[in-house]
Amino acid sequence: MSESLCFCTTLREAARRLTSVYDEALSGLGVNVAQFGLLRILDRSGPLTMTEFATAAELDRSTIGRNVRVIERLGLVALEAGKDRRESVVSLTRSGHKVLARGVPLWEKAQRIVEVKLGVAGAENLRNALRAL
Amino acid sequence: MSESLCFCTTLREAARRLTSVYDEALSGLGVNVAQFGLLRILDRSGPLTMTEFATAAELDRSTIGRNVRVIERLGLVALEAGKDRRESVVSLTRSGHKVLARGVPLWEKAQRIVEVKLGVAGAENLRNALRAL
DNA sequence: CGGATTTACATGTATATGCAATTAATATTC
DNA sequence: GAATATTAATTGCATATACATGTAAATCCG
Repeated sequence: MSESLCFCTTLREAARRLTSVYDEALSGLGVNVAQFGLLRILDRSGPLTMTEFATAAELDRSTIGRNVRVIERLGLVALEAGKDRRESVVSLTRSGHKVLARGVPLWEKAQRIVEVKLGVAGAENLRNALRAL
Repeated sequence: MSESLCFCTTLREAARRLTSVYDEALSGLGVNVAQFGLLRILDRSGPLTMTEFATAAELDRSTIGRNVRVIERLGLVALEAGKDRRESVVSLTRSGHKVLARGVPLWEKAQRIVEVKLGVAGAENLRNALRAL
Protein backbone atom coordinates (compact mmCIF):
# COMPACT_ATOMS: atom_id res chain seq x y z
CA MET A 1 0.00 0.00 0.00
CA SER A 2 2.71 2.43 1.02
CA GLU A 3 4.13 0.71 -2.04
CA SER A 4 2.38 3.41 -3.89
CA LEU A 5 5.11 5.93 -3.12
CA CYS A 6 7.81 5.87 -5.75
CA PHE A 7 11.25 6.87 -4.49
CA CYS A 8 12.20 8.12 -7.88
CA THR A 9 9.12 10.25 -8.37
CA THR A 10 9.44 11.67 -4.86
CA LEU A 11 13.06 12.49 -5.52
CA ARG A 12 12.34 14.10 -8.86
CA GLU A 13 9.57 16.20 -7.39
CA ALA A 14 11.79 17.34 -4.55
CA ALA A 15 14.51 18.19 -7.04
CA ARG A 16 12.10 20.39 -8.99
CA ARG A 17 10.88 22.14 -5.87
CA LEU A 18 14.36 22.71 -4.49
CA THR A 19 15.59 23.90 -7.86
CA SER A 20 12.86 26.48 -7.74
CA VAL A 21 13.90 27.57 -4.23
CA TYR A 22 17.51 28.03 -5.30
CA ASP A 23 16.59 29.71 -8.56
CA GLU A 24 14.54 32.23 -6.63
CA ALA A 25 17.37 32.81 -4.20
CA LEU A 26 19.68 33.43 -7.16
CA SER A 27 17.16 35.52 -9.03
CA GLY A 28 18.69 38.74 -10.24
CA LEU A 29 22.06 37.06 -10.58
CA GLY A 30 21.37 36.13 -14.19
CA VAL A 31 22.10 32.44 -13.78
CA ASN A 32 20.08 29.53 -12.44
CA VAL A 33 21.24 26.98 -9.91
CA ALA A 34 22.38 24.51 -12.57
CA GLN A 35 24.57 27.14 -14.18
CA PHE A 36 25.78 28.42 -10.83
CA GLY A 37 26.77 24.87 -9.94
CA LEU A 38 28.90 24.63 -13.07
CA LEU A 39 30.66 27.87 -12.16
CA ARG A 40 31.33 26.48 -8.70
CA ILE A 41 32.87 23.35 -10.12
CA LEU A 42 35.19 25.40 -12.31
CA ASP A 43 36.08 27.60 -9.38
CA ARG A 44 37.09 24.63 -7.29
CA SER A 45 38.83 22.64 -10.01
CA GLY A 46 40.29 25.25 -12.32
CA PRO A 47 40.06 24.89 -16.10
CA LEU A 48 38.62 21.59 -17.28
CA THR A 49 38.22 19.79 -20.56
CA MET A 50 34.69 18.95 -21.55
CA THR A 51 35.16 15.34 -20.56
CA GLU A 52 36.60 16.25 -17.17
CA PHE A 53 33.83 18.75 -16.67
CA ALA A 54 31.19 16.18 -17.54
CA THR A 55 32.71 13.75 -15.06
CA ALA A 56 32.87 16.36 -12.32
CA ALA A 57 29.26 17.40 -12.91
CA GLU A 58 28.01 13.84 -13.41
CA LEU A 59 26.54 14.81 -16.75
CA ASP A 60 26.71 13.33 -20.19
CA ARG A 61 29.42 14.87 -22.36
CA SER A 62 26.89 16.13 -24.83
CA THR A 63 24.92 17.72 -22.02
CA ILE A 64 27.89 19.51 -20.56
CA GLY A 65 28.80 20.74 -24.03
CA ARG A 66 25.44 22.38 -24.45
CA ASN A 67 25.28 23.73 -20.92
CA VAL A 68 28.71 25.26 -21.33
CA ARG A 69 27.59 26.92 -24.53
CA VAL A 70 24.89 28.74 -22.57
CA ILE A 71 27.19 30.14 -19.90
CA GLU A 72 29.73 30.94 -22.58
CA ARG A 73 27.16 33.07 -24.37
CA LEU A 74 26.62 34.81 -21.04
CA GLY A 75 30.34 35.55 -20.99
CA LEU A 76 30.93 33.62 -17.77
CA VAL A 77 33.32 31.03 -19.17
CA ALA A 78 35.71 30.93 -22.09
CA LEU A 79 36.78 28.03 -24.31
CA GLU A 80 40.20 27.37 -25.78
CA ALA A 81 41.72 24.42 -27.56
CA GLY A 82 44.10 22.20 -25.60
CA LYS A 83 47.47 20.97 -26.91
CA ASP A 84 45.48 17.92 -27.85
CA ARG A 85 43.60 19.61 -30.62
CA ARG A 86 40.51 17.56 -29.93
CA GLU A 87 40.13 18.94 -26.45
CA SER A 88 38.18 22.04 -25.55
CA VAL A 89 39.21 23.62 -22.25
CA VAL A 90 36.70 25.60 -20.23
CA SER A 91 37.71 28.28 -17.76
CA LEU A 92 36.04 31.00 -15.74
CA THR A 93 36.21 34.55 -17.05
CA ARG A 94 36.49 37.62 -14.84
CA SER A 95 32.79 38.05 -15.30
CA GLY A 96 32.25 34.47 -14.23
CA HIS A 97 34.26 35.03 -11.08
CA LYS A 98 32.22 38.11 -10.31
CA VAL A 99 28.94 36.27 -10.69
CA LEU A 100 30.26 33.60 -8.38
CA ALA A 101 31.27 36.13 -5.77
CA ARG A 102 27.94 37.89 -5.95
CA GLY A 103 26.09 34.58 -5.93
CA VAL A 104 27.69 32.87 -2.95
CA PRO A 105 25.76 34.79 -0.29
CA LEU A 106 22.52 34.19 -2.16
CA TRP A 107 23.30 30.52 -2.47
CA GLU A 108 24.15 30.35 1.23
CA LYS A 109 20.75 31.77 2.02
CA ALA A 110 19.16 28.91 0.07
CA GLN A 111 21.36 26.42 1.88
CA ARG A 112 20.12 27.80 5.18
CA ILE A 113 16.52 27.47 4.07
CA VAL A 114 17.13 23.75 3.63
CA GLU A 115 18.80 23.47 7.00
CA VAL A 116 15.89 25.22 8.64
CA LYS A 117 13.40 22.90 6.97
CA LEU A 118 15.27 19.72 7.87
CA GLY A 119 17.38 20.73 10.82
CA VAL A 120 21.15 20.58 10.52
CA ALA A 121 21.24 16.90 11.42
CA GLY A 122 18.40 16.07 9.06
CA ALA A 123 20.11 17.93 6.28
CA GLU A 124 23.27 15.98 6.88
CA ASN A 125 21.32 12.72 6.84
CA LEU A 126 19.71 13.69 3.58
CA ARG A 127 23.09 14.40 2.07
CA ASN A 128 24.35 10.99 3.10
CA ALA A 129 21.30 9.21 1.79
CA LEU A 130 21.54 10.98 -1.53
CA ARG A 131 25.22 10.18 -1.79
CA ALA A 132 24.37 6.50 -1.31
CA LEU A 133 22.00 6.51 -4.27
CA MET B 1 34.88 27.57 2.51
CA SER B 2 32.89 25.50 4.97
CA GLU B 3 30.08 23.89 3.08
CA SER B 4 31.03 23.47 -0.48
CA LEU B 5 28.32 20.85 -0.90
CA CYS B 6 25.16 22.23 -2.44
CA PHE B 7 21.97 20.50 -1.34
CA CYS B 8 20.31 21.33 -4.59
CA THR B 9 23.12 20.02 -6.76
CA THR B 10 23.37 16.86 -4.69
CA LEU B 11 19.64 16.34 -5.00
CA ARG B 12 19.64 16.95 -8.72
CA GLU B 13 22.51 14.54 -9.24
CA ALA B 14 20.79 11.87 -7.18
CA ALA B 15 17.60 12.42 -9.16
CA ARG B 16 19.48 11.86 -12.41
CA ARG B 17 21.14 8.71 -11.12
CA LEU B 18 17.95 7.28 -9.68
CA THR B 19 16.05 8.11 -12.83
CA SER B 20 18.61 6.08 -14.71
CA VAL B 21 18.18 3.15 -12.31
CA TYR B 22 14.40 3.16 -12.75
CA ASP B 23 14.62 3.66 -16.49
CA GLU B 24 16.85 0.61 -16.74
CA ALA B 25 14.49 -1.40 -14.58
CA LEU B 26 11.63 -0.38 -16.88
CA SER B 27 13.63 -0.90 -20.04
CA GLY B 28 11.72 -2.96 -22.54
CA LEU B 29 8.45 -1.59 -21.24
CA GLY B 30 8.52 1.24 -23.73
CA VAL B 31 8.09 4.02 -21.19
CA ASN B 32 10.48 5.79 -18.87
CA VAL B 33 9.96 6.40 -15.18
CA ALA B 34 8.48 9.87 -15.70
CA GLN B 35 5.88 8.48 -18.07
CA PHE B 36 5.26 5.47 -15.87
CA GLY B 37 4.67 7.83 -12.96
CA LEU B 38 2.00 9.64 -14.94
CA LEU B 39 0.25 6.36 -15.71
CA ARG B 40 0.33 5.51 -12.02
CA ILE B 41 -1.27 8.80 -11.10
CA LEU B 42 -4.07 8.21 -13.58
CA ASP B 43 -4.52 4.68 -12.31
CA ARG B 44 -4.95 5.89 -8.75
CA SER B 45 -7.05 8.95 -9.52
CA GLY B 46 -9.08 8.01 -12.56
CA PRO B 47 -9.54 10.44 -15.45
CA LEU B 48 -8.17 13.91 -14.81
CA THR B 49 -8.31 17.25 -16.51
CA MET B 50 -4.98 18.72 -17.50
CA THR B 51 -5.05 21.12 -14.60
CA GLU B 52 -5.88 18.40 -12.09
CA PHE B 53 -3.19 16.22 -13.62
CA ALA B 54 -0.63 19.00 -13.36
CA THR B 55 -1.51 19.51 -9.72
CA ALA B 56 -1.27 15.80 -8.96
CA ALA B 57 2.08 15.50 -10.69
CA GLU B 58 3.43 18.80 -9.32
CA LEU B 59 4.18 19.96 -12.83
CA ASP B 60 3.45 23.12 -14.72
CA ARG B 61 0.28 22.89 -16.81
CA SER B 62 2.20 23.42 -19.99
CA THR B 63 4.59 20.64 -19.01
CA ILE B 64 1.85 18.15 -18.30
CA GLY B 65 0.26 19.02 -21.61
CA ARG B 66 3.39 18.12 -23.51
CA ASN B 67 4.12 15.03 -21.44
CA VAL B 68 0.58 13.80 -21.99
CA ARG B 69 0.99 14.29 -25.71
CA VAL B 70 3.90 11.85 -25.67
CA ILE B 71 2.07 9.06 -23.87
CA GLU B 72 -0.98 9.76 -26.00
CA ARG B 73 1.09 9.16 -29.13
CA LEU B 74 2.14 5.88 -27.53
CA GLY B 75 -1.53 5.00 -27.21
CA LEU B 76 -1.39 4.76 -23.42
CA VAL B 77 -3.84 7.53 -22.64
CA ALA B 78 -6.73 9.11 -24.49
CA LEU B 79 -8.05 12.66 -24.44
CA GLU B 80 -11.63 13.81 -24.64
CA ALA B 81 -13.32 17.15 -24.15
CA GLY B 82 -15.20 17.71 -20.91
CA LYS B 83 -18.65 19.23 -20.72
CA ASP B 84 -16.74 22.38 -20.11
CA ARG B 85 -15.42 22.68 -23.64
CA ARG B 86 -12.17 24.19 -22.43
CA GLU B 87 -11.25 21.11 -20.46
CA SER B 88 -9.33 18.20 -21.81
CA VAL B 89 -9.81 14.99 -19.85
CA VAL B 90 -7.06 12.38 -19.81
CA SER B 91 -7.76 8.71 -19.14
CA LEU B 92 -5.86 5.45 -19.36
CA THR B 93 -6.48 3.26 -22.38
CA ARG B 94 -6.52 -0.53 -22.28
CA SER B 95 -3.00 -0.40 -23.58
CA GLY B 96 -2.06 1.98 -20.81
CA HIS B 97 -3.47 -0.38 -18.20
CA LYS B 98 -1.50 -3.24 -19.70
CA VAL B 99 1.74 -1.30 -19.60
CA LEU B 100 1.03 -0.47 -15.98
CA ALA B 101 0.38 -4.10 -15.11
CA ARG B 102 3.53 -5.26 -16.87
CA GLY B 103 5.53 -2.41 -15.35
CA VAL B 104 4.60 -2.75 -11.70
CA PRO B 105 6.88 -5.73 -10.99
CA LEU B 106 9.75 -3.99 -12.77
CA TRP B 107 9.14 -0.84 -10.80
CA GLU B 108 9.00 -2.84 -7.56
CA LYS B 109 12.40 -4.25 -8.37
CA ALA B 110 13.76 -0.73 -8.62
CA GLN B 111 12.09 0.20 -5.35
CA ARG B 112 13.82 -2.73 -3.70
CA ILE B 113 17.17 -1.62 -5.09
CA VAL B 114 16.72 1.66 -3.23
CA GLU B 115 15.72 -0.11 -0.05
CA VAL B 116 18.77 -2.31 -0.26
CA LYS B 117 21.03 0.69 -0.76
CA LEU B 118 19.56 2.67 2.11
CA GLY B 119 17.97 0.07 4.32
CA VAL B 120 14.24 0.13 4.85
CA ALA B 121 14.52 2.65 7.67
CA GLY B 122 16.92 4.83 5.72
CA ALA B 123 14.62 4.77 2.74
CA GLU B 124 11.74 5.86 4.91
CA ASN B 125 13.83 8.68 6.34
CA LEU B 126 14.75 9.80 2.88
CA ARG B 127 11.12 9.87 1.88
CA ASN B 128 10.27 12.02 4.88
CA ALA B 129 13.13 14.42 4.27
CA LEU B 130 12.17 14.81 0.64
CA ARG B 131 8.57 15.42 1.56
CA ALA B 132 9.70 18.22 3.87
CA LEU B 133 11.46 20.02 1.04
C1' DC C 1 -28.30 40.51 -23.04
C1' DG C 2 -23.43 41.90 -23.76
C1' DG C 3 -18.98 43.47 -22.47
C1' DA C 4 -15.31 42.45 -18.99
C1' DT C 5 -13.01 39.01 -16.49
C1' DT C 6 -11.53 34.69 -15.38
C1' DT C 7 -10.35 30.00 -16.49
C1' DA C 8 -8.29 26.01 -19.23
C1' DC C 9 -5.31 24.82 -22.66
C1' DA C 10 -1.98 25.42 -26.22
C1' DT C 11 2.20 27.56 -28.16
C1' DG C 12 6.58 30.09 -28.34
C1' DT C 13 10.91 30.18 -26.37
C1' DA C 14 14.58 28.55 -23.63
C1' DT C 15 17.31 25.43 -20.65
C1' DA C 16 18.39 20.64 -19.05
C1' DT C 17 19.20 16.00 -20.09
C1' DG C 18 20.75 11.55 -22.43
C1' DC C 19 21.63 8.29 -26.31
C1' DA C 20 23.18 7.41 -30.99
C1' DA C 21 25.75 8.74 -34.73
C1' DT C 22 29.25 11.79 -36.77
C1' DT C 23 33.64 14.20 -37.22
C1' DA C 24 38.17 15.29 -36.22
C1' DA C 25 42.44 14.30 -34.03
C1' DT C 26 45.53 11.26 -31.54
C1' DA C 27 47.40 6.76 -30.59
C1' DT C 28 48.41 1.88 -31.89
C1' DT C 29 49.95 -1.65 -34.60
C1' DC C 30 51.95 -4.01 -38.25
C1' DG D 1 54.67 5.20 -42.44
C1' DA D 2 49.98 3.75 -43.45
C1' DA D 3 45.90 1.38 -41.89
C1' DT D 4 43.31 0.82 -37.80
C1' DA D 5 41.54 1.82 -33.49
C1' DT D 6 40.60 4.90 -29.89
C1' DT D 7 39.38 9.27 -27.97
C1' DA D 8 37.14 14.20 -27.67
C1' DA D 9 33.83 16.82 -28.92
C1' DT D 10 29.67 17.98 -31.69
C1' DT D 11 25.24 17.20 -33.75
C1' DG D 12 20.69 14.96 -34.46
C1' DC D 13 16.88 13.51 -32.11
C1' DA D 14 13.81 13.01 -28.30
C1' DT D 15 11.89 13.94 -23.69
C1' DA D 16 11.39 16.89 -19.47
C1' DT D 17 10.68 21.25 -17.60
C1' DA D 18 9.05 26.19 -16.78
C1' DC D 19 7.60 30.94 -17.84
C1' DA D 20 5.29 34.18 -20.78
C1' DT D 21 1.94 34.79 -24.08
C1' DG D 22 -2.02 33.69 -26.96
C1' DT D 23 -6.76 31.75 -27.65
C1' DA D 24 -11.09 30.04 -26.77
C1' DA D 25 -14.73 29.00 -23.61
C1' DA D 26 -17.26 29.96 -19.45
C1' DT D 27 -18.68 33.14 -15.90
C1' DC D 28 -19.79 37.68 -13.80
C1' DC D 29 -22.15 41.89 -13.67
C1' DG D 30 -24.15 46.04 -14.97
